Amino acid sequence: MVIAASKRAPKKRTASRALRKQQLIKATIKTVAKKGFADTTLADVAKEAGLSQGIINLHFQSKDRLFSETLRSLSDEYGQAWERALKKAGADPIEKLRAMVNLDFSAPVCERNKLAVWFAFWGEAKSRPTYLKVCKDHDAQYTSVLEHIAGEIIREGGYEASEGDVAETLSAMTDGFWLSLLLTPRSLTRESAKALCFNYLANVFPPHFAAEDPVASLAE
Amino acid sequence: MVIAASKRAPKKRTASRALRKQQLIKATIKTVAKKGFADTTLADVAKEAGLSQGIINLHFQSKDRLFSETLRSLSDEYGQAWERALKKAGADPIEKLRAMVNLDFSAPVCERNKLAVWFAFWGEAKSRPTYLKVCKDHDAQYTSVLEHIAGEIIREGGYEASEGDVAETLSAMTDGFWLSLLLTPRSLTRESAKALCFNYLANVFPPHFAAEDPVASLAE
Amino acid sequence: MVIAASKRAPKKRTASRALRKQQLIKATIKTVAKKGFADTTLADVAKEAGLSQGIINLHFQSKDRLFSETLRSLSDEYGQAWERALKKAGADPIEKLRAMVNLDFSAPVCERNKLAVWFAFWGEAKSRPTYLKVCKDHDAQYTSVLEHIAGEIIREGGYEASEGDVAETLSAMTDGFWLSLLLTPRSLTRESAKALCFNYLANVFPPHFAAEDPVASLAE
Amino acid sequence: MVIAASKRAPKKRTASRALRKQQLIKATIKTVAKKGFADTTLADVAKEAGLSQGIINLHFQSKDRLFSETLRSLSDEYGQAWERALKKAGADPIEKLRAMVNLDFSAPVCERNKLAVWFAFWGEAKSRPTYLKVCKDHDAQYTSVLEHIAGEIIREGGYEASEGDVAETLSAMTDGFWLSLLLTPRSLTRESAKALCFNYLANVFPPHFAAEDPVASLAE
DNA sequence: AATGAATGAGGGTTCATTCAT
DNA sequence: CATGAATGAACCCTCATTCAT
Repeated sequence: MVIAASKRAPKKRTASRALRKQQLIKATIKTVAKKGFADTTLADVAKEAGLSQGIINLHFQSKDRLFSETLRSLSDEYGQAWERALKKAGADPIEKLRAMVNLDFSAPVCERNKLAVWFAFWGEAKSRPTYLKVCKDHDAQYTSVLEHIAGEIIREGGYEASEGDVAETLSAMTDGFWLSLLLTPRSLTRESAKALCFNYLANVFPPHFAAEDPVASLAE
Repeated sequence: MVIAASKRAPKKRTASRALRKQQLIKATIKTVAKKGFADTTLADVAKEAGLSQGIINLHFQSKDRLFSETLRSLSDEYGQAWERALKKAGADPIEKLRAMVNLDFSAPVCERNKLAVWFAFWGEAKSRPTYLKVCKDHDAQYTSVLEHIAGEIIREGGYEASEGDVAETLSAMTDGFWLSLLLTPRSLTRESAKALCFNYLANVFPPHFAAEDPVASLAE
Repeated sequence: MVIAASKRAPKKRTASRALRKQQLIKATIKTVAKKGFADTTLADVAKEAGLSQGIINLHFQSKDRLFSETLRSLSDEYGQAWERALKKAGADPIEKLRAMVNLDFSAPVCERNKLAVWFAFWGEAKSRPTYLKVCKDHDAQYTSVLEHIAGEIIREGGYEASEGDVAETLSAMTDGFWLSLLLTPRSLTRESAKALCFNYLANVFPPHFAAEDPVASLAE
Repeated sequence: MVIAASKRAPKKRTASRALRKQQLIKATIKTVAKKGFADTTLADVAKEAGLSQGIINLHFQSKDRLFSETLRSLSDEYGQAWERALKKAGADPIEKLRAMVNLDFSAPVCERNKLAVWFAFWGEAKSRPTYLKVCKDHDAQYTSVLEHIAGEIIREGGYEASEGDVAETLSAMTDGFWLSLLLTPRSLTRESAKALCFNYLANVFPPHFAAEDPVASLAE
């Protein structure tokens, strides 16, 4: 019994640096979503993480660095998600495109907290070169993947559309729907946003996307 | 006499008050665009306006009020612009829709400073009910106008599309292109964004929007 | 009566900038003397001055600047004092030298608070180029004045001593006595320190300084 | 047996403790000389010593204690040096005085780092009783030694000077020259400072110190 | 109406100290 | 004995807000 008492709460003071950072980034996302970018203090984040005041400067040196790394983490996470999705989709470009849209309106990606943070960063990007660069890089990569897939479909299907146009348009629609999901989540669901994307694609690539495969949709 | 004297020119006073506020709102937009939402101080704004420290609290009582009124001013200005555009477009719904798209990618609306401020507000909206309300109202009004016009086209042309879907989709595309214009202004021009919108509309309402009327484009 | 009440404490919120700065520098000297360099906080200084926290950054931008300007003020004040003393002493180099020594051990110069601050700055000078420069400049000026006077005496009296040596030695003695006055004020008085300086000078310039003129001493 | 094992080599442990402390004191001197008193952090010192963060509190309990022991170490080291010097000088008081001056301007004593630390402590002494005590004790001991030697010379040579005055004056000169060596090392060398001290002594004790013995100077 | 000096609460950051390992 | 992650108090500094002028 006494021994048991001495075993209480080891309170792991040592967590691998990477783990701590991840924990803090998660707390940052939650806090920024809740209080907004401008009103997020380091104390808020630390509290959210259940850790002490000084912890953030210990691991990130500065608030700005915490935010930068949070943005990059968000970008990385998303990039990895689409790589996984594409791998799973196989070789068929139609399936790949479908997978991308499905991913973009899947629950983890459309989580309102994350959308809020994306928009928070976009709102600050113009005046913060560091954020801007990450956003640009992320966007460029995303659009180029989309363009590549669209190109395959166009060549295989003998379409006349421009692959760049399709990628650009679909990408814009996605961002725009995200804004709606953020601001007026009640007037638009992930499912209907997704359906509107497929509608667009059905117009561009007529025989395909005519109707979303309900099975794929459920499997997301 | 004395009373009369003290009553003299109250209108002028009021008018000058309104002008001062407008001047400060303009300075706010410029400053937020330059420094971002989180880094904008009242001192920055006052300096940008060439006025003194305390001026903003004198006219707006608080920083929050300044921002709220700035957002509303942005929203009003845009609302008035589309009313003017619609009036000019006449009764033809096709022309009205064209006018809306033209407006959305006209130079004054796409001014990068203004886009930056819109996104700054969107980024903060989730956590600030005041901003959220204005954004929602604005969006609802915009979408309803679009929906109304789309409805007219659908009924007149006997299309099968849903007016709500068209409005929602076009609105999302516009917001998405604005994001591109903000973040990567070099990879997308207002003109090409507009063309992609018309492409979309040409697909939805086949005989129309096939090619943008270059004259209208120049007249913007 | 009521009127009188309304007249209470005008609490001059506006003091000329220069005056405020001087007031804060005075408070800095007092605080550094009391708490030491390392333990002096801006809050301490502001409190000592009876003003608010932010006042120092308002007038000096940073703590470092406050300290730099305090040092320079100390140096300037001393420089002006010796100019006054020299003017008063007239043309006779003997009288001038006597005046310098008298000044160096006069009450205002030897005020223990000021000595403490001088040594505080000297203690930090090696690692702070800004302080070092001021200290060096001050010292160079002082020594050059001393050297000039010694030169006059030597030439007029046909002495063999080197004017540089005398200046250097007297200057060192002064600094050394100041240290004693700071650390062990009970074991050495200003008067005895002064007497030892005159003893030294009496040895170097035999007929003069044999005995300090008590009148001059009292007149300080 | 078990007890014996736990008792093994207690001396070695103690010795290593003392060595660690010495190592840390050395690092403290170096760091204070480089960064100044106010800007020296325990992390700096630990880093300079090539050891870990917590090491100092382990050995010195607190920062203040580290500094106190550093000061005392400095004082002790110097005290031992002059005892060695006096022993070497033999019985002749002239030689002893010469040895003291030689020591005071010898390379190890005038090492600029050490001077910086002395002045750093003097700068803080007024507001830190602990430091003040050490400084006072040190000074009292030094002056009393000097006084004793001066007394011997005076009695043996039949001089009229006061032994206290000589000790006080020489001591002040030394401190003053140290300040010059610290602040303007280029305008004064150890050698010339020493020469000026001997000049002073030559005036006070005429037949002696007339010219510094170049051999003694080289032998320092 | 306008100014700008002054306030003081609150934020980011530092750092002496603790403690599990 | 030694490490270094973690703590949390305290600091410098910023800035929205007030107010005498």
